[in-house]
Amino acid sequence: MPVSNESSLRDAILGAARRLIGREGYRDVSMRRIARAARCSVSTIYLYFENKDALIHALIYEGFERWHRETLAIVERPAPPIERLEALCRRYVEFGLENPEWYEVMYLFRPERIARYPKELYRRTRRPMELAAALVAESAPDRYRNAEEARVATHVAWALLHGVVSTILAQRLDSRIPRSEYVEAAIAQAVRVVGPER
Amino acid sequence: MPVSNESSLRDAILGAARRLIGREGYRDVSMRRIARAARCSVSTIYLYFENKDALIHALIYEGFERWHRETLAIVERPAPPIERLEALCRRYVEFGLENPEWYEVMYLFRPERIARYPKELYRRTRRPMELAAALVAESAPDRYRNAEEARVATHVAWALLHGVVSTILAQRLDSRIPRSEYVEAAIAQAVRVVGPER
Amino acid sequence: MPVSNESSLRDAILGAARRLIGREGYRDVSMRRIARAARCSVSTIYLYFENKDALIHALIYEGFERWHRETLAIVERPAPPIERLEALCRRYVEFGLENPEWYEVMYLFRPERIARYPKELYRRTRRPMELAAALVAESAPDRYRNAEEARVATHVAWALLHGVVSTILAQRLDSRIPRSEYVEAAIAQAVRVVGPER
Amino acid sequence: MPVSNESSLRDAILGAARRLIGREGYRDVSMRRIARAARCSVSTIYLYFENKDALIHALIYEGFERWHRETLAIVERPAPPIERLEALCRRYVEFGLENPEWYEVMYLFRPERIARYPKELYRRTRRPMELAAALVAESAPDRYRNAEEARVATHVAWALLHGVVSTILAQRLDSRIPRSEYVEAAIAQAVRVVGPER
DNA sequence: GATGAATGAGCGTTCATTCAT
DNA sequence: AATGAATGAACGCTCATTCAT
Repeated sequence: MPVSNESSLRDAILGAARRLIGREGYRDVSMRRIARAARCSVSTIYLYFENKDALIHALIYEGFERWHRETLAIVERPAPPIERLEALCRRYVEFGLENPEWYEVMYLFRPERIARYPKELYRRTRRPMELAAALVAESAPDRYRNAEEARVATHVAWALLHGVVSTILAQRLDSRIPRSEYVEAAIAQAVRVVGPER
Repeated sequence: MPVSNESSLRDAILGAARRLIGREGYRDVSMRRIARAARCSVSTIYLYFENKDALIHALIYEGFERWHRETLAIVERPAPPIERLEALCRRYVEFGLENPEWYEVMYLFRPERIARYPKELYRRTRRPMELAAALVAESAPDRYRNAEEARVATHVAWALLHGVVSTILAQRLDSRIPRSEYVEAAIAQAVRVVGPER
Repeated sequence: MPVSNESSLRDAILGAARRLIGREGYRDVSMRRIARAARCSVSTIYLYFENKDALIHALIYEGFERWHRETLAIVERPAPPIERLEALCRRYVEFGLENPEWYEVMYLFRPERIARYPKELYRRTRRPMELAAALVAESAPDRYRNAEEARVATHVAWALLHGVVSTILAQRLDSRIPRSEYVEAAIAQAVRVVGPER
Repeated sequence: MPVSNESSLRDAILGAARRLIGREGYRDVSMRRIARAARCSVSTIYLYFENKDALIHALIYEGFERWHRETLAIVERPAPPIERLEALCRRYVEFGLENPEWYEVMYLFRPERIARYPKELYRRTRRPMELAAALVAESAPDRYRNAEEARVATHVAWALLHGVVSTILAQRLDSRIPRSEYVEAAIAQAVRVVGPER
């Protein structure tokens, strides 16, 4: 038996859940529909996940693992901080637009409406932002007196990018605005928000 | 029967629905619970609204009417454009944080997931943004060569404010960041995004 | 509309539940089967009973109401206590054998295995025994020094009759023993257990 | 592999099943839980028992074997019949109260509700009662003209003891009655029911 | 001898909606 | 204008059982 297939069904379930939930949201996707999409029976899902909450927790976990790796790859690049900053912003938007399903489970649905996050998972969701804040502090050493200030600025810039991604994903962007123009303008502004004083 | 009461029940239903849905989301609120909160029977709701979708459409409609009126009041103030711009940004965040229920139905839940927006409703949701874009164009006449450019900038600034409001409402703001500091920084940056070049 | 039909569906549900549960036990009877037997939909049952537990509580309540009335009728007869005592014993066995479904829900299934009895219901289940104990005390005034002694004797006699009824209902009576002979012997002994010293 | 271990797993399963079923009833105990308690996999149970019914049949079989041995030990004691009679009654109640799990599967749950008893099993369940009836006949030779009469009396006495044990196990004994007083009174009466005329 | 993976059937319950009154 | 009664469909979840290994 090939090693790569050892948990293929688990992966199929996760994939089906991610696609469906990403497309239609947590509450509108039932275990039955996930099972149908994953081509297994409902009860089989329960072999791999304790319940529906555990399934979505696994999805969130996976999503943040992925984004964490991408963040790390950019932050550790041998390049000037300001360049890495812009690359991170651009990659964030790309990541969201390329993986709407991940983005949905990671950032768009309301965590307090399903069972409380396990603590460890909660910690994981914070890591990419910590990396970003550190990069911000590094890229504009004269601007921030301490970590707190850099953190606030980072979160404001993130709000901008998050607003952009969620607007596009929700198909709420004014149809007269070219998406790429919108995105590029947003990235430029995000960098300006956190970058060194001009 | 007094005229003033003619649609009181309709209003009670709308109010109950807004409060419940704003608090717990569309799918977690049942017609039963809305009826109980509005102190009427479930079937009575169907006298006023064709179905659950029509009910939420009415809520969205109302929300945008309200926000449109607020926008208008600020835009038409006798004050320098740049001041009105900042006031509008600040009011937007306030509106969202003070009326999480409206904000939820207006901007946070995914319209494509319930029955298609009626066209007329769709138009209404666009009006406040048009007013804002006009104000932006007015406040920085040298910066934008045409309406399109102003519109893009306006939408980027709006993305920032929307990102801030939705992050706070979803209780995702890093607990180490003081909310007011975050909000003020965001407003300042939003103004910077659209305002005249410094 | 006839008054007698006002809650006909509720009665049909109770009847179906009693018949099925009496025959097959609480856990083996599902809401679906009750609905099918009552010729209504599953959700209709929930219009009349909050949940499955509430349904069985209603059954138990009804059963004890019935038996209470029968007990009262015998206890209040104008006849010597000893005669009423024997009549009560005989009627108890008859009641159990004629109404196996009532008997099952009243005495045979394990209350601690479903949701806790409501207090008021619990009280009701005790009333017939109290009447019996009073009759015992009256029928053998010389034998019992106080209510406690009469109560113990009453419960022992009741254990005998209950053992007889439950043995027959469970179809565990040795097939070589004629049922009537067994029942009559049991009644005679039950009276002896509580009656005046011979 | 050591002989003594050959069926240790089978025994572990039986033991787990007895404990769980005795405590919570047949329908509330799943194969999963039995397997977990027996520290084996669910499918392993099916190596030793054809299905859940066969498992409970084995339990019943074991229970009656045990009780049969206890009965035999008392019946064969070198003592006057009347003493052995009382000892048997007392031991019956003790056995039930000390082994509620055995008692549950042996006498309290309804055999007709699961697959039909295998004939051989059915025969086994009758043996202890035959021994008791013989002892009754021996202890009161003047009272019974034939085996039939002794059998009826024995069954009536057994009904009393069974009523007592099942009442206590079902936690239905009136809380104002001291258990030991109740039990002793019941034993005395049971002996009186079958014993020699005084 | 022992198990992990898988499943169809069924559970108690809630839902949005309809309709006669 | 308002409602109570009713329902089919779906929900998340557990069950006893099978089977390839």
